[in-house]
Amino acid sequence: MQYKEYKGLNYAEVADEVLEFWKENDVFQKSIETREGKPTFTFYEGPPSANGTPGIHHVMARTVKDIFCRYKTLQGFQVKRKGGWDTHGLPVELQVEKELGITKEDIGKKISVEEYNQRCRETVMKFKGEWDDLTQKMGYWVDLDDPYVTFDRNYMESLWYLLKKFFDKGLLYKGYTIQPYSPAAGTGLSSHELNQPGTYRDVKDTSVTAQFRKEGTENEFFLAWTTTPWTLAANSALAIGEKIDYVKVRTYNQYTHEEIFVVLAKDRVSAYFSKDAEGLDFDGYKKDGKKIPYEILEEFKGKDIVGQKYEQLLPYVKPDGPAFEVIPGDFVTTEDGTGIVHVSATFGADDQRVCQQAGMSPILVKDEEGNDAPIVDKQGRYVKEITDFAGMYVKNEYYPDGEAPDKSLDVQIAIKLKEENRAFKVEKYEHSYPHCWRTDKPVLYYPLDSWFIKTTALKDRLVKLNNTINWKPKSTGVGRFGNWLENLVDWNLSRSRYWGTPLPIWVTEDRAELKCIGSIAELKEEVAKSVEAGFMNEQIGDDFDLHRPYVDDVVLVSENGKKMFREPDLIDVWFDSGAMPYAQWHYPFENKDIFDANYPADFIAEGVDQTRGWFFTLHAIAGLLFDKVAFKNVIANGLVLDKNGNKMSKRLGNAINPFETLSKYGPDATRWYMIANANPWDNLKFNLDGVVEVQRRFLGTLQNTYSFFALYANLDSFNYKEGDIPVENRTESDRWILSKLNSLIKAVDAAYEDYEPTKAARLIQDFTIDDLSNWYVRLNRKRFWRGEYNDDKRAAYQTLYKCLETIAKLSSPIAPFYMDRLYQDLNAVSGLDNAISVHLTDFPVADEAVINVDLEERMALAQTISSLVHSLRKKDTIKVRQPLSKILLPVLNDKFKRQVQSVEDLILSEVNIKKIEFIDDESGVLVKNVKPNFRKLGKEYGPKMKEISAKINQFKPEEVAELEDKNELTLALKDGPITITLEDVEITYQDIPGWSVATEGRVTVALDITLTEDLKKEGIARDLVNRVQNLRKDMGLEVQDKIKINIEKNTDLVNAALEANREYICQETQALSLDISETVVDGNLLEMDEHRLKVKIEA
RNA sequence: GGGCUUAUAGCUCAGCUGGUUAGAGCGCUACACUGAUAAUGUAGAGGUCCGAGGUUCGAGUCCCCGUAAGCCCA
Repeated sequence: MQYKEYKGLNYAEVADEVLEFWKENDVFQKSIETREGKPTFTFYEGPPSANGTPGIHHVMARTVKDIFCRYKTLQGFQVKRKGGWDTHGLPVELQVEKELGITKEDIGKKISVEEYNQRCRETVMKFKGEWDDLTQKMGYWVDLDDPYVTFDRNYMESLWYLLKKFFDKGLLYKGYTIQPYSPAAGTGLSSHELNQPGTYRDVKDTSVTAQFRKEGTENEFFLAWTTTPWTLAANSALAIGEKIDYVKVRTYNQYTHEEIFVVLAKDRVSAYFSKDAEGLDFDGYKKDGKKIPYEILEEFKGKDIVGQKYEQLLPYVKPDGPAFEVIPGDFVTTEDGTGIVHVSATFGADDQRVCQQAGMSPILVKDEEGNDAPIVDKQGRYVKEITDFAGMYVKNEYYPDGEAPDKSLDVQIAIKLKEENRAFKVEKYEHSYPHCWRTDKPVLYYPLDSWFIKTTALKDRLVKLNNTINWKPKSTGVGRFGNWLENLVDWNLSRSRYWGTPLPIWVTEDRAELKCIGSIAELKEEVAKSVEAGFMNEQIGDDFDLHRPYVDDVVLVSENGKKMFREPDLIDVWFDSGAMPYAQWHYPFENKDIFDANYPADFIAEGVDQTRGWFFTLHAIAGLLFDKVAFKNVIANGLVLDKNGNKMSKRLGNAINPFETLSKYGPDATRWYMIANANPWDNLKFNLDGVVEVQRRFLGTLQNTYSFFALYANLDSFNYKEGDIPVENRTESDRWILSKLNSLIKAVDAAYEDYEPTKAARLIQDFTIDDLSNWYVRLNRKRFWRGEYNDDKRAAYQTLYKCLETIAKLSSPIAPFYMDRLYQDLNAVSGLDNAISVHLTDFPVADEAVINVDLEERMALAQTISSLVHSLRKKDTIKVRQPLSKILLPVLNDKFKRQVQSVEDLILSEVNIKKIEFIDDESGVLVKNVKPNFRKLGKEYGPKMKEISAKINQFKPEEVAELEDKNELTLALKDGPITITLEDVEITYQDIPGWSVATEGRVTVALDITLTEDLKKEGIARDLVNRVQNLRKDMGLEVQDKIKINIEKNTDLVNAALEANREYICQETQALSLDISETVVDGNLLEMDEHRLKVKIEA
């Protein structure tokens, strides 16, 4: 049997063929089945949404996922990968609305909820085919036959189970969140609606800079500015920026002319006070509001005043808890206002958040049902508790036509504050403000009911659990995610939509009784009771759909016999995906054993944009309900940008089509490029040139090396059936490359283990290109094609085979198709492994006994020395084919000499030199260079380094000699003498006078360029061999074909050269004879430097 | 506005705990090699290590403040 030989390999075709092979032989399934009973490695697939087409960034994300699943499989773990689809949510709804040409308004009117949801169900899998296609073509192994689907009834039942668990733990509650709200339309607005063009308009509002009196002072105030004075009655706190500088200013109120002390940001002083008035005589102030004197008394940071208390500005409604403190707010700026922000927990989203974090209470009243309510009702009017202004609309626009008062509420409040010495400044202010697209009237930020998961209750636990997760990169875990947890707010689950998982909570009309349903069985039980109570006509069916509108029709009966209706909300789709560890197995209703064995995940990977999405919801549900992490290792990968670093977008036309890329360059080069080029967590500037380079440089070199191996191994029928030649019996270079190979195995294994795929890929390609191809193969070429099939040849084949096979195995997680082909091509002949695919083998284990650091060191020396000689030859323009007699090598120490000697032959043949002459001190010709060892001396002498370094650099040869002799030398420094030893300096040989030398690091080489007659002759012989080889090739001869050479008589030198090297020439060119004739007819004229030879070759 | 990331040769990236000539590949230029040959080798040119401060005997590396780009959040 022969190794397969290729003429030009098309990597994309290889991938297609290998894919076919995988399918025919169920390789993926086998990779899981053959690990039955082995320890499991659990991977969770973050579900993509199939209502859009996949992009090149999905290839990136999925390559990362695939690599570690394959790697762990090779390591012997059983790695199940259940695929999944994210199917609910707004994007699906919007797409359907676009297709149907309707808006949310039309649902329930032009189209029933039932029909609408049916359309969503159909649309959501629209591009499933393309996704499946991509999955296969890129070689992403994931179980597509039995994926989890978030709209599936079983999946949703598990969600209900989890929600009920939250409910039972008291972690699911109804609260409010601040959302854009249109009182005129009586409805909340989505951010989508707010982003409509024309929504934001410039309006002039009455703005007030109010004075909040510091507790315990007579006339010291915090200044805070607002464009919505009506919210001042709901003030809960004042927010400052902790890093912002603030000042305390003495001045007068411009309306009451009373002396006051005010606090505001330093940067805002100039906006409130005119520079001319600074330092004016206070006593001379005329109380006319003009030229009000002021002086800055104190300056401090925002964080210094956090926690200070002040008096309520408009004390109509008392808070039910702590309030009226200075708190930190991350949104505070000094762009406008005073740098102190009035915060109302009921009328601002930021406000609510910082109040919650700082424990400040909202200003609330009780509505008719006794529930908490804000001080503005749903129509936009002040409630009766605001006695002075009860019933007034907070915006004049809300009044019916012609009924609006002259003085708006904002103005009236401003007047009141002025009178009470609480207004520092009142003015009209023009700014951009959102308006309702339906009513054209201003939007309010208003608290609306929502259901929450009380994530804050277990914040500390979530933080602790997070610290046990291995994040790649670490900064995303401690920074982006860690900070997010530190500033956690409760998770708002409510969505007012149609296509999603309904909240399984039923409530009586007086809201006195609540029921949370945790399973379909439970729902049936409750429905049975309801049927009995006469609220429902019949039991729900066995195939009851948990979606709207069906669940909305279910009316339950409370303990007290009252009707219960479902809360109309759907839950956040992020809950869907965060619940996948449980719901994908329909836990706890089925598959408890599978769930237990696969929880938590060992590994997940997704884009860094999922940090607060999927990563968080997984973590929150696991932490809150199960007190566990949901995943132990996580890679948060970056974005895929275009080659200029811009975001890819279909609109700009710079998006890369993944299918085109895969079919043109093949998945292996694409995947390898993505992984090798940048760490997954850095953004990738995707450049197709880079893919081409990978193809050529890495895959090409590897394939070349294989072809080289296959060519000769086939000629010698090498099939690795003869048993390994012991490593110690192999040549120095064999043992070297094997040592490197085993070091590589260790390093690559460690890189994968540490979730560093980029490191692994770079290690492999460096080894392949530099060590294996450019050094080992190049130096050992002749061993493969010259002479008979003996032990030395066999050793060479075995060595190269092992290298290729190991590269295939190590690389297979990253480049699964090509590496499988390479592996199969090798293994098909040798049968060393009992496996049909590389993905069914075991990950290589390094043989420590073969790793030889000293050997690796000395080969590095050989490479350095060869490189130096090459550069010298180049300098003197002496080509490598011309042999030279010797090089001189100054000996640094015994170890150096020993190491060079053991690789002497390699160097000599590589650079075509006859011998190496070692020279040492004794010769007296060497010029030494002394350099201080900064690292060592610096640790000891620190500040004296400059002086020491100067002294050492000025050493005379006698001083160096003394140091080398006695191993110590005293330096006289300003502060007294110090003693240094040989270890404190680095001595190198810099020059050999009279020779052409080259130096790299500590190695110096001199080249003897004298050409003797014998050397010249040998050079001619080598040139001839070279030309003859070319002729052979031109004639189309095979490597093993024999020839006869006939050369026309030439100059004495050439003739002598041929005679002297006859044997060598014949051996190299596979010539049976070499004749020198008086004349040669039909010969080729060969030009070799100044020589011209007429040569005829016959097969 | 906040958090996080990135910034080193024309391009893509290395540069470990600070140690004195800042590296590699691609590209470019020149030369060499020629039974791996649509390969390969050697050399050269090419760097205010984003900017400004600071710590230190010594900073690409540590600290602070900025700038630019990206992401998430507001």
